Amino acid sequence: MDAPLHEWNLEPAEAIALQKRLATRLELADRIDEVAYIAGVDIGFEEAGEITRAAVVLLEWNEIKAPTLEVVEQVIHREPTRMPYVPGLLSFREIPAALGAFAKLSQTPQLVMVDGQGIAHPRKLGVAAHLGLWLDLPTIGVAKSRLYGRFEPVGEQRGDWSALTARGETIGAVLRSREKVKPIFVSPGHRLSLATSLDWVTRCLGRTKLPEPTRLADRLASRRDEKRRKASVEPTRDA
DNA sequence: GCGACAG
DNA sequence: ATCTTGTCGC
Repeated sequence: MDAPLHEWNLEPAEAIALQKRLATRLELADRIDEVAYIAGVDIGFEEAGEITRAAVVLLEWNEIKAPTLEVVEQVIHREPTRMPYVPGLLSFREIPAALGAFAKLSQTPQLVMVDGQGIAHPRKLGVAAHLGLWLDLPTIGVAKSRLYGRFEPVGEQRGDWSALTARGETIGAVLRSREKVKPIFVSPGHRLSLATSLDWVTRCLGRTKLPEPTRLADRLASRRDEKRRKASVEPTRDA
């Protein structure tokens, strides 16, 4: 599951060339198995950015008796940070750690939701698309802000969305996942169409802005989570 | 040449 | 992303 170093420690120009090559291998038509497990992935940083912390949350999908999502596994993987953040090259900074976390998972999900862009990227290879190719699994990019593409204002109702376009084609959707809250950016990563991607994100939506897989992974990857779990076991003076 | 710019 | 407390609003 480990990736050869030469695949990640690249100079910007080389990374860009690789992205263009990999993008041609993306599948944007649905090729997905029956979904039993959905994974959420996100990356956080510790020690002033010296350590990269990848988090993966595995949820069980239940179509029957009211769509339910239950957390069945959570894994965290830490390793030294290898690249700085460069807009457009995010995957080279985050994927190595994400793969380390996936290696610790005891079950393989049929669908993966990633915090970041899918094909809504200058070279169609956002972190979700890149990870999808590496895992050979269907992936969806769920970003909190825009990286690439143009769009018209989104409706105010939950579920409303507008196309994210670039170079004359639709590369994603700006979705109002919750009323009165800034919309999220959904784009296919690998092995999925935009329609199916939107479908799954919508189905995984709770009462919050982010879909459950990404929301939980986001929480687990953040340092806020340390304080969170610590507070639950630390003695409280008013207890 | 001047901005924009996931996390 | 991360540094950080209280606070305004549904």
